[in-house]
Amino acid sequence: MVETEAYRPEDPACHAYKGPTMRNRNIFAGPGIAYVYVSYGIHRLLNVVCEEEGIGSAVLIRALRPVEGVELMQERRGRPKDLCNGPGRLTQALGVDIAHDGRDLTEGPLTLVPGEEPGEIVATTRIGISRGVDLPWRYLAPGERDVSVRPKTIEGRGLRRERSRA
DNA sequence: ATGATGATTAACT
DNA sequence: GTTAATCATCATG
Repeated sequence: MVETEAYRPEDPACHAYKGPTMRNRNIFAGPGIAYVYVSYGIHRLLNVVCEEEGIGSAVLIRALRPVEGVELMQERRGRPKDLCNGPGRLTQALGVDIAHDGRDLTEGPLTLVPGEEPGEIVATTRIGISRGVDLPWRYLAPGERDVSVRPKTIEGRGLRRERSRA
């Protein structure tokens, strides 16, 4: 997992901000539960609920580094690259859809497990929202290739650009 | 490389 | 009727 965003109850960009509705009910469902919703009519976005039941707060999974099952991801995505570098892309690659909304992510076919020890993590403002724009609640691993949108500059050093072609 | 455009669902006003 | 936690595609420099 190389990029996430946090959404908190008092945060105007959070779907839970105005209280529970039919669409967002599972963001209140308690820690470890998935909140999945349709964005722009096309994409499904996967969140992990973090606070206790009744509190609407979650982490949006924005990008992953594919480790296993790359062939299947390519098949689902219909292209060889850009498999998990974006919140809509990764759900397509993983086969996540609305049926996963409200599911328990601590067990079953879609389970969160500990991965590598995290390296450097950088916080920036969040992407694609119109409110709560200044909150620095997007977290990414700046060295990772599979991040969706790379910040122009990184704290303390200039942009380090990786060569893409041979 | 960057910028514009439109797709398409569901919930909300 | 409007909006939306996005992305693929097409245009242009």
